[in-house]
Parts: sequence; C-alpha cells; structure tokens
Amino acid sequence: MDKKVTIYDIAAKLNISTATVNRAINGKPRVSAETRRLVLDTAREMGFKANKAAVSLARKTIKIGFLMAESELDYGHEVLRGARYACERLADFNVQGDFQVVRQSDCPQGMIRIMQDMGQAGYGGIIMLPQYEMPGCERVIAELSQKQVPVVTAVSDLPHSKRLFSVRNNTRVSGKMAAEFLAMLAPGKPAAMFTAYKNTNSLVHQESIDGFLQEARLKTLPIVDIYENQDNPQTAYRATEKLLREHPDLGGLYIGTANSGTVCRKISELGYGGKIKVVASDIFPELNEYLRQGVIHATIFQEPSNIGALAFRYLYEYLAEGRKPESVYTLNPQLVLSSNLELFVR
Amino acid sequence: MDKKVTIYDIAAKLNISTATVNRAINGKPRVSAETRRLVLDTAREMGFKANKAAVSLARKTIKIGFLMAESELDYGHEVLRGARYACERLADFNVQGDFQVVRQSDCPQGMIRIMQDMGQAGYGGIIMLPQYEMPGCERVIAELSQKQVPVVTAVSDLPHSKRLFSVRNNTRVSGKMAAEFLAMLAPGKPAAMFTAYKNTNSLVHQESIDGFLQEARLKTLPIVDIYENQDNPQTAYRATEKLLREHPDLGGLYIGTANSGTVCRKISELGYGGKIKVVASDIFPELNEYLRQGVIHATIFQEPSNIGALAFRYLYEYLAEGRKPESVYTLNPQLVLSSNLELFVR
DNA sequence: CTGAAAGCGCTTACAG
DNA sequence: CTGAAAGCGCTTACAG
Repeated sequence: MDKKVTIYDIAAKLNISTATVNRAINGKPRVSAETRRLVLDTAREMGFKANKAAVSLARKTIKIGFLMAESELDYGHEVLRGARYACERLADFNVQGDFQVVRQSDCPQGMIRIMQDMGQAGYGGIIMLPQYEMPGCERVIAELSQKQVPVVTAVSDLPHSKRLFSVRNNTRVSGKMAAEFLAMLAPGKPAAMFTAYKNTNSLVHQESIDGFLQEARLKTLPIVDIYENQDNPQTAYRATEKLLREHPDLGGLYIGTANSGTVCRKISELGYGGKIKVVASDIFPELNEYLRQGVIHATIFQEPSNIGALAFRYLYEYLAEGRKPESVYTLNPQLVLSSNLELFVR
Repeated sequence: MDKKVTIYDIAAKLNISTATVNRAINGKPRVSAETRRLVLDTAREMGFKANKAAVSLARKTIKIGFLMAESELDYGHEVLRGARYACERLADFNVQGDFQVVRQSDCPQGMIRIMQDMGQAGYGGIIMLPQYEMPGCERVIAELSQKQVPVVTAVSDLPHSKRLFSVRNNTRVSGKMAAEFLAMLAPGKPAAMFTAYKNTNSLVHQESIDGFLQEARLKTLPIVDIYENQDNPQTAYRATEKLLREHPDLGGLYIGTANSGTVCRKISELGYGGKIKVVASDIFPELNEYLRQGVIHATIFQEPSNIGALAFRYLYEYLAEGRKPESVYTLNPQLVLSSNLELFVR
C-alpha cells in the first residue's frame, strides 16, 4: 500500500512552501511559470491526488443556486426534492444550496434577474429548469459562464446556450421501449401515442416521439397517430375520446406524458379497458389499480428526484473537484410491471 | 441559514474541553456519566452533527476486508470490482480495503483463517461472499462480532449467523416479473423455469422460484416444471433438451440462472427459437443477437458490481458514521428489452 | 475523569 | 512571485 502523497511531500522535495505548491496545482495566479511546471511535473511523478476531505474543510463554502418556475405538476417539486437531498448529503463538504421557486408570472424575467444576482453574489454555479420559452435566457447564461459561474440545465435543456451540462431523462429510449413492448403484446395491430407537445422545440418530447416511431418501424408496428395533450388533464380526456372514436380497432397506446391517469380513466369509461394494450408513464396513485385490472400493462418510470440530485452532485463535483462533466447526462427509464411496482413506491 | 455547530461551541458553552466533548459524544470510556449526559443533551439542543470530512481526516484509517472464493463465473469478480470501486471512491475518507480471493480448495478453512487474522489485525469490518456450504463460518462470525468486528454477507446470505447485514439481489421480484411477463406474452400456455439449484438452503435461488410460482398462480400461468442446471453449462444444455422433449407445447421459459446463453443456443438448435417466449437473466455477449432474433424476449438484470459497491459503502457508513444498517439490502432487478439494452452494456 | 496540544491535509489572507 | 502561519472541525496520545 503506497503511502498517500501530500502537498507537504511535494513542497519538501522541491524545497518550497506548501502555499506555492497549492497555487501551482490549483492553477491560481501568483506563481512563476517555471515553478508551476516543476510542481505539476513532480506532483504527477509522485502520484499526488488532493485529499477531498481536507480540501472541503479548508476552502470557503461553495454556493449553488437552484431555480425553477412554480408549477402545478408534482414533477418539478420532485426534482427540487432530489436537489435538496443531494445538498444535504454534501453539507459536510462545505456546500450551500439556495433553492428558489419563481412564480410563473415572473418568468422568465424574474428568474433571469435572480440568476444575475447570484452571479454577483459569488455563487459557484447555478442549476435551472428551463421553460419552453425563455427569451433572454441564453444571453444571461453566456454572461455568467464568462464570469466563471457555470449554469446547468435540468429536466429540459437549452442545447444552444453556453450551459455547462444538462441532466434529463432518456426519453428516446422510453419511446423505444414503449413501441417494442406494444409490438410484443399486440403485434401488427395499430398503435398510437400521447405526447405533451408535438412540433415544439422541446427536445425531450420530440425525442420520445422519435424513439417511439423509430422502434415501431423496426418492429413493423403501424402507428396511426400521435396525439397532443399539452400536459393538461382536460385536453387529455378529450383527446382520448377522439382517439378511440377515430380508431376503434386500436391495439396499443403509449401515454408518454404526465396524464396517464386521466387517459386510463377515459379508456375504462368507454369500455376499452384490457382491449387495448397500454404503456403509461410515471408512477401515480391509481396506477396499481389499473395494472391489476389490466387497463395498463406497464409503465415507464424514471425517478424525477434523481435529475435534481444528479444535477446538484455533478455541479458540485465540477466546482469542488474540477471533474470534467459530460455535455448531457441522461437517466435510464425503467419498465415497471405490476410485479415490481412495489419497488418504486415508498 | 443557521451556522453549523461544532464541538468547540459545545465545549465553550459547558466550559469543558473539546476532548471531553468528543469522548462523550462518541461513547468513549473515561467520561463521568454526569458529564456525558450533559454533553449529549446540549449537543442535541444545539443541533450538533459531527462534520464527516473533519472526522475522517482526524481519525485513524479504517480497514475493511473483502473475502470471496475463486470462481470460474464472472459474477463474483464483478462483485469484487464493485467493492474495489467503492473503496477507491472512499479513499479520501481514510478507508483501506483488503481484497482477498481464496482458492476453492482452501474453502471454507482458508477463508475462516483469514477472517480470524483480520479480526486480530485490527480490521474494522469484513465483507464475505458465503458459499453454499460453509461449516464453521457461523461460529467465526459470532466470535468476530463479539470483538466488535462486524461481518457482512454479500450475494448470498447466512441469515442465521450474527452477520451485521446482507446485500443481495431481490430474486423474488425477478421471479415475479418473469412470470408476469410470460403471462402477458403467452397467456395460459404452459411455462417452465430453470434454476441453479432446487431444494437447497440457498435463499436467493429459493426466493426466485417462490416468486415465479406465486406470480404464475396469480396470473393463472400453468407451470409444468422447474429444472435444475447447477450453474453448469453442460447440465444446462442437457436440461434444455430434456425440457423440450418432455414439453413440446411449451409456451414460456424463465431462465433464472447464469446459463442463459447455453440454454438459448440449444433452443435455437432445436428450432424452437421464437416459438417459445423466453425471459433470460443477466447480460452476456450473445444476448443482443438473441434479442434481435426473438429467441429471447427480455432479460432480467441487476448490476452485480452494485452488490459489492453497496456492501462496502454501507459497511463503511456503519463503521465511520455509526449509521444503523438494515438487516438486508436488496437490489432491484430491471427488465431489459432489446430497445434499452444499450443502456446496460458499456 | 479531564485538558492542553499536536496533528490530519489542505486553503487563505497577510506580509514580504 | 513566495513563504510563515493560522485555520477548517475533528481525534488522539500524553500528562495530570
């Protein structure tokens, strides 16, 4: 077991102070280029790795901001909860989270202002959940990243901005799984999909549609239509009615939105329960009952709190440990049947 | 944001030294009962929580032993890899892992001796992968836990021993998922299962059988037989032949063992590929091909390296932070189709 | 039973 | 550009 190398060892070997070693290693100013090279080289030679516990103890607190718009959906709050949880777990490592839920009516201006303030106030980095329309956001992100205050997007993404990285669901794979599953249960029968928004710039929705269609083609599953329900129960309800009226011979349905419950209720009411194979999304109160009755055959789930937790944790690791991030982190969807549902409900 | 409370704050308030506060809080000897109560009470009042970074920096190294028998299966080595990985991630927190792979011929005596040595040598705790037959093991575990050297079981369990906790797969749910999936794909048709060992005291195997049968009953899936293949490709090969000979009308098969590849090969050879719905286990090289061809319809997977990683991490948290462990930690199985396989192969 | 002090491995003003 | 020293929040011999 090779004893761990400390900055003291490097300092001693080079006959310089630990302060200089520290500056050199962490890319801080006030070191001659020559000394820096020397330190860096011997550090590598000796296999030096800074001790994280010591670092976090000695440095000043890292502040991380978290910003989301208020929403009636549970989803965002789950993400927030995950971020808070990650923050608590890191509390002993000198990080502080500042979690802000901005009123819808204040978006995007209010959110942008808070981001700017955080940039002034010495925050280490910022996590934000972008909305569909966020004019002006790209610019603030660029300004902040110029100032070395990285911004991270979660849930949705602003791929053309200067955000450091994004954490979101792998909705493409969700779509593919849904199509493959329906092709197994109702091979060759016409199938349809519900999505929140068609033809928008919303990456995650577009990707789930793409994945669904792609896999359907591969499995020769005929897709009759893709319906939009705008994340709105009312619309979902009516869209379901329309779907079943237009396609009474429907074999499979993928509900790729937050409104699985509403859609299933309508399916049941119209007497289609069990006749159509249904893949839902997320986990919601009535799910167990629908699975038991055979109205739903599977649901595709990803823990939203993980998005928040990972965004927080990865940003921390970038800030505190200089970990080079991926551009996009995607979370894996899981196929949940009635027999493993118990593993996902607390 | 309430400032964090340190032992220094407690010491100052009570006009005693931090050394005494430390002893009181960590249940160390040499403190009067009275002082201890006082310290404990004010610590609670003030909301004191020891800073983990500082603790790990100051205390002496915790040594954790890891013991497994050599095996030709990849499985154990994946578990080992996971434990090593967890150890590396904790390296900055003053933990040291000692990973030992014992020759089969030396089991269980050799393993027991090493455990005893570790107990003498001041190890903080030990992780072991029990074999089916481990006479004498229970006794050593009892001795060690008496000496405050907790032993943890992974993969398999010794539920009647004094092990601190166990980390293993949730094979009951795996069995249930397999049955439910087969009931969906081939409703009412006769189904069978392969297991490694029937009628042994091996908990994980028995639980997967129980889960499979239980769910099959629920979904009225007729189970014609359960075949044993002893984790041996030869046996698996012959058992497959026997199965198909005895039940040419078979609708579904759950391969709940490490030999999915062998079984599928035989199924293909005998021309049953695609005619029987198959749920396999684990992820192995030919899997993708079998999924594509429709020989396998799904596989049930759990990252074996997670078992090692979690065993290490939870034991560390018990040792370093006094975290009270559960008795059993089970890992969730995932249903993998061809469309999400890419997420599981590196 | 209790305390003073050194030490864990870093970072950070401060002084030069 | 460089260094001496204090400090982060604990633990641990050592002395009393």
